[in-house]
Amino acid sequence: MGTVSKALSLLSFFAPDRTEIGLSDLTRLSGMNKATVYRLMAELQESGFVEQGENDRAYRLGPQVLHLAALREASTPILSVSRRILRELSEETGETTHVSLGHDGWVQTLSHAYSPRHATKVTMEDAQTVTYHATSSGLAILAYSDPEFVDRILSQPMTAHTQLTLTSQDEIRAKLEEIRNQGFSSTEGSFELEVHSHAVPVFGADGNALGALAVAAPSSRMDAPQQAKIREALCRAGADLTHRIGGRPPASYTFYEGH
Amino acid sequence: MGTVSKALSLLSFFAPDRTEIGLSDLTRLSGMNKATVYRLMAELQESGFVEQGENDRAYRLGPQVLHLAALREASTPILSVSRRILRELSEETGETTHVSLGHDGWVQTLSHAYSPRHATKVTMEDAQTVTYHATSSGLAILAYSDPEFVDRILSQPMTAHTQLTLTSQDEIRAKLEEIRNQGFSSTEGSFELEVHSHAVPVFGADGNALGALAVAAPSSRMDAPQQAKIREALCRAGADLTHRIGGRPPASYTFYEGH
DNA sequence: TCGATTGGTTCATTATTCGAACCATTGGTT
DNA sequence: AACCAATGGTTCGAATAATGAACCAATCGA
Repeated sequence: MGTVSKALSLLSFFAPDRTEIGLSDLTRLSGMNKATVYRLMAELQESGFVEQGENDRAYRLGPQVLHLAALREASTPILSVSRRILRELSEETGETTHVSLGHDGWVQTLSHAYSPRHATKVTMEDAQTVTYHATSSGLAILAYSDPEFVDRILSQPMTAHTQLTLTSQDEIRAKLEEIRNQGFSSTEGSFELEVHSHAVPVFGADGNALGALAVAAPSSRMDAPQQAKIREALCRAGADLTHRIGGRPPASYTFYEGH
Repeated sequence: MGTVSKALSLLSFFAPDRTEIGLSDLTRLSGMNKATVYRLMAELQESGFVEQGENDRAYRLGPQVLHLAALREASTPILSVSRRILRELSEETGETTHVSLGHDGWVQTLSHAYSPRHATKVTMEDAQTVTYHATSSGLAILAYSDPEFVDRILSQPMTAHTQLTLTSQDEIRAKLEEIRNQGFSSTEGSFELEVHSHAVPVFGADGNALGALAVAAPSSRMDAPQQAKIREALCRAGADLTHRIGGRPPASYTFYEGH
């Protein structure tokens, strides 16, 4: 494994519930020698990717990650554009809405909005990482990704989050075909029991899905009229989001409305 | 120079007006051998920091930078918290407001808000990089930073952006002392002629300034009552922002109001 | 058709990284 | 107060990874 990859892999140990990590903890988590970890972190620190407190010498993510994120937003402003779209979609449907980003091997919840309409709602946190196969968003992304990428994702072991999670390749591929036919994904109890989610892909400039826009609700509220409403609202919002971040759907995707 | 630092330095060539860079351009910009650039970018790509289009093989920043930024926000939510504070401060003062982040060697405009009150306004873009010595925000950060950090910043060559830019160490150190005495910085025409800016530091958990909150306006509108209003509003907003991102000012900083 | 430029590749040589062993400090326990 | 475990940090001979000159195929403009 290259030196750069080793260094960057150290950054992947940071998590929403682990925003500070000491040298010895990183050594344990990574399995690398402590001197190696120290040197790699020193270079990351010099480059602004991590920083240390003065007294508490634990490592934290540094300002450079915000700078690069802002630069990424300059070209694909998914974070800033999705904020309002999530809020409006949440108000319109009365449910939790969120935008996810596809990574190599996992899906990231990027941003979300809650509706105050119901006290019971699906909650989530940004920067959370979830699997492709078990989530509505992940499946929506896969359905409109490169076949090689899909192969790579589906060749990894697929864990069952609930007893309703699809884990066999055949089942998942059939599900992807269903999504391609109807333009959105719908899962119930796949990632979490009693939660019904719908998602549509969000496309980049190259016509591949780079993320997904989703509505998640307790299954008990999801009657047929409400589902139809969510699907229609999602297709409109997905078109809007893709369009405004400078993306465009592939010719085969004809489900967006209003664009 | 370590291999990790070399790889990460390639990322610093991305800019708001250069969100895509080809292999040969990166080779020219960096001065490294093309094979080296290729391999380093391949590792950055494997780690999700950059990606390439399918047809257009130019490199762009990848999804991992958004993920890390979201993780950084989990511990120091300066981006999300500042959004509303910027908007309210902008409405209250009628001028452009912005939050900046201090990096090693430069200052980044992180987020901004415009007021619709006047047609003539100071404009800016996120992810823009500016200097410490020539900006109100930069000077506000320096005034509340480690002496060693200040020494390092002031030992670099200091360019004059306008004929009003302070460039001598003595002048700048005197300015920093003035800021420490009054709790905010005020510059006129230093970075751009006809622009008057005020800024207060934003502190991290360790009592050092990690950023600044600023109001920028055309000098022609800055009469004494308006300046007093801006200063008072900035101190209040700066206290609010520092407090809500989990920071705390050093004992010597007594200018925040409301906290 | 040709030349310039692009993105990408190879392998002998060179430079960097590695990690076992070590150190100083800190904090908890007895 | 003494001891031990754990922390962050350091060293240098050995091992490994990175380097870059030279090359290739494709593309595009003249």
